[in-house]
Amino acid sequence: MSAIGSLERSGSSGAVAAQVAPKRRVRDRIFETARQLFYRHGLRAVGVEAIACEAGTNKVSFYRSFPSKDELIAEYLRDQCKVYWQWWDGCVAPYAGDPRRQLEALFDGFVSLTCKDSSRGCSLGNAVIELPEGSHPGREVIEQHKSEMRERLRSLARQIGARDADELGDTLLLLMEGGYLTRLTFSSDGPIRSAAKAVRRLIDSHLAPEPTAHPRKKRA
Amino acid sequence: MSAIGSLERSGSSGAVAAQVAPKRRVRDRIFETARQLFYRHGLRAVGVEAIACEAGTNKVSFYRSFPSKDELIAEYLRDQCKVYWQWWDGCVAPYAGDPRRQLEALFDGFVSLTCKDSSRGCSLGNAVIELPEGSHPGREVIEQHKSEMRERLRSLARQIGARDADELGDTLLLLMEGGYLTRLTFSSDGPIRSAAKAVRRLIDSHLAPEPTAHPRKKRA
DNA sequence: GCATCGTGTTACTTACCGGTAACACACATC
DNA sequence: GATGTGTGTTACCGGTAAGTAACACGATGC
Repeated sequence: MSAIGSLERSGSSGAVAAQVAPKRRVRDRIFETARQLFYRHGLRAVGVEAIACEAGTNKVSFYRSFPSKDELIAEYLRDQCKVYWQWWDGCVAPYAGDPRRQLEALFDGFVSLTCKDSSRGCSLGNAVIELPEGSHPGREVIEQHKSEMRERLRSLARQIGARDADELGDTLLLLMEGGYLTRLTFSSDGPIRSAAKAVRRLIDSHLAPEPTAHPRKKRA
Repeated sequence: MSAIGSLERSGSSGAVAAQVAPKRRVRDRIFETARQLFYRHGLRAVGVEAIACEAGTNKVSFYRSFPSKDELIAEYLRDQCKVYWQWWDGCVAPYAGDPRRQLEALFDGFVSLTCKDSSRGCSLGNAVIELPEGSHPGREVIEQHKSEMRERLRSLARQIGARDADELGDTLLLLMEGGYLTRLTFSSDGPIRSAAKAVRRLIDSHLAPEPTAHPRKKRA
């Protein structure tokens, strides 16, 4: 591994990015490169030398910008959170006041985003598998993020007036996480395609008049 | 799956396992140790030296039993499949002929197993995140396994008489994978607790007389 | 008695990894 | 022109990884 698709890749010396914008700093190039490589190949599979090299610089400059690889990872994860909530808010904003539409829009967006060829699931979710149990500075970022996802989904379920809002919210979280994970195994025609319909079913079920009562139709 | 809860664990040197059975071979000890370490810490985080040492032997004996670490990983994954289907069949067997009860039992078993302290989710699902894209011999094991999970769930959904069996099966797969993945972030009171109820809801929804029609109750 | 098999031991190679030291150079600003 | 800042370069450290060579030893079986 670490072959790595080579993005623009310059020869060796810097003096490449100067084109138009205010001369992208090394730090920014490194971070941007790290984001791509981490997402595509995983945290442990990508070394700092590979990142620096791919960013058109070297390891020394890397360590002038970041105290350690672990800290870069933590910062990467924090950045991913930010991006994630921007996406979330963008899905939800057009339907303010209609939590059901918000949930549906969220999952529609989720499906179409996660089915894209470039998707490799959820960076935060993937990271938790690669990070050693306790210590790593990235762990708490992940845990905090997933807790917030859970809380937001539960909150939307509450706003909808679901009979058991926490259960509905948690079920939706399961659906979402399952979608992310299966994206790595199945190609774009994976089970995630069913997520959008499932959400609607689940909401209906939680809104229906009686509590999932007797329609137990004993299979013919 | 794979109990993993640290079995006997000996001091350091071999000469331990001889107790009663026909003198457990080095290969078996290595494999057993690898199973535990891989599951607990991940594939990349565990080196062959660590495995050999923990098994009370050394790297040389390791390479006399296994051609390479990658091959060991592939074999580990194959073994995990076997264990998994044994567990699955054990859940389902008591309710032969009643696919709905089978699905419910499966998910009840899934929840209680995955909530155990020793659980670190699905070894196959975790592995897919750690394995480089194409080449690794373990990849096809994982893909084949996940495809079979999907197929079995769809089949059960079909037997139930679900209106859209493929959709139901896929949704259940999402739920399951989501449960495995969230297990790594949340402790035992995570969203997976909702999986058992969600299954029943989804089945009801797929069995209900009309297609999720009008009960659209616009949140009062 | 001899060969083979399974295993242990020590030592090694090659490669990579995260991280650092020391030095050089170009440019921008005062 | 001096100074400082940002950057590149070369070389290195200590650690660990996967994988191998050569040798030793005890048990088993012919």
